Amino acid sequence: MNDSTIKILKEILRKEGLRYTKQRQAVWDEIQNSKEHRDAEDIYMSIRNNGVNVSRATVYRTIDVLVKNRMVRKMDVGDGRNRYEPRLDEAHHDHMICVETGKIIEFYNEELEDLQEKIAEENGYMLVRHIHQLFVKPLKK
Amino acid sequence: MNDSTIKILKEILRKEGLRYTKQRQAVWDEIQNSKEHRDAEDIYMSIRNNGVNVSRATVYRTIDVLVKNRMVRKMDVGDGRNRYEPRLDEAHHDHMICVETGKIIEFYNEELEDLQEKIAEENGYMLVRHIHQLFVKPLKK
DNA sequence: TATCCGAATGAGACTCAATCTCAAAAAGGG
DNA sequence: CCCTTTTTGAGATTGAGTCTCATTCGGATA
Repeated sequence: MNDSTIKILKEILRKEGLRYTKQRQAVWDEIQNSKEHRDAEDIYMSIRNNGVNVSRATVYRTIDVLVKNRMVRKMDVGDGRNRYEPRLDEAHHDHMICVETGKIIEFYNEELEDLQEKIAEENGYMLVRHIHQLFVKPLKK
Repeated sequence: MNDSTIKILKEILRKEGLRYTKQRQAVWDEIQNSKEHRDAEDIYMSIRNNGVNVSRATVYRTIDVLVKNRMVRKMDVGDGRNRYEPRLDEAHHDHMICVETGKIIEFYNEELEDLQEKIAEENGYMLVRHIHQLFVKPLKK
């Protein structure tokens, strides 16, 4: 869709020794064009509805490449289906999930980030990545 | 196994309107007697190896009751199999998972706990529970 | 402690996200 | 355009977890 992100995708595929295909482009476009937290089936169906022929296998395979190269974030919301969101140029954030409405709210807190690194170091480790989800419900007024 | 935990289990079953059975006792014993983070298949096999006849369905059903009543904690380590650990008398803690060895280290940090509640509140929510896992690797010496 | 009825169990069928298979199609360097 | 290698896709497979339902069992009652 957007020239600069096409270049980024091609660059990553080249780095990985993979070929540039319309299916891979379509998967990246689909994830990149919606800022939502979508599951694989949803991404798969949208691509097909846009007239691009693709299989579930290819969607999953491509997502793996994108996740590995930090273009997409994979998140486990605990219902058995992983969700994906684009992370291009995006600052890191964690998620808050409302147990009543299912709404996903993004948040970022510097203090929290620092604290996690500190905790890992205190235990003799280096932080690689983290999963942090807050399950919440609306405050009663 | 241990008289006081048998009483606790009976109490919970009564509260839930459920009957006390040797299978339910066996599942609770199995989880409670090992402080490790085990998956359902592992728990199921151990019970059978101890000579108690039980089905997978019963193991899963019983774990659900125990989780609901906070006797067991269910944790998603991201590999598709949930892990379970006893939480009797135990203070809350989170987990650090070494990406090189797979080792699971427990940690607890008061500041972190407070911060999470604060973040939820700032967004108009109340914290119900959270998932927090740090994926780490050993610090180079 | 024998009876009885609703709850619990177990074997295996089923679900569903995700992965695998492999023949056919496409990429892309020469 | 050719040729080799990679990629794709349709459908089969996997595997954790759930569901079904006939049979068994718990436990309240008398």
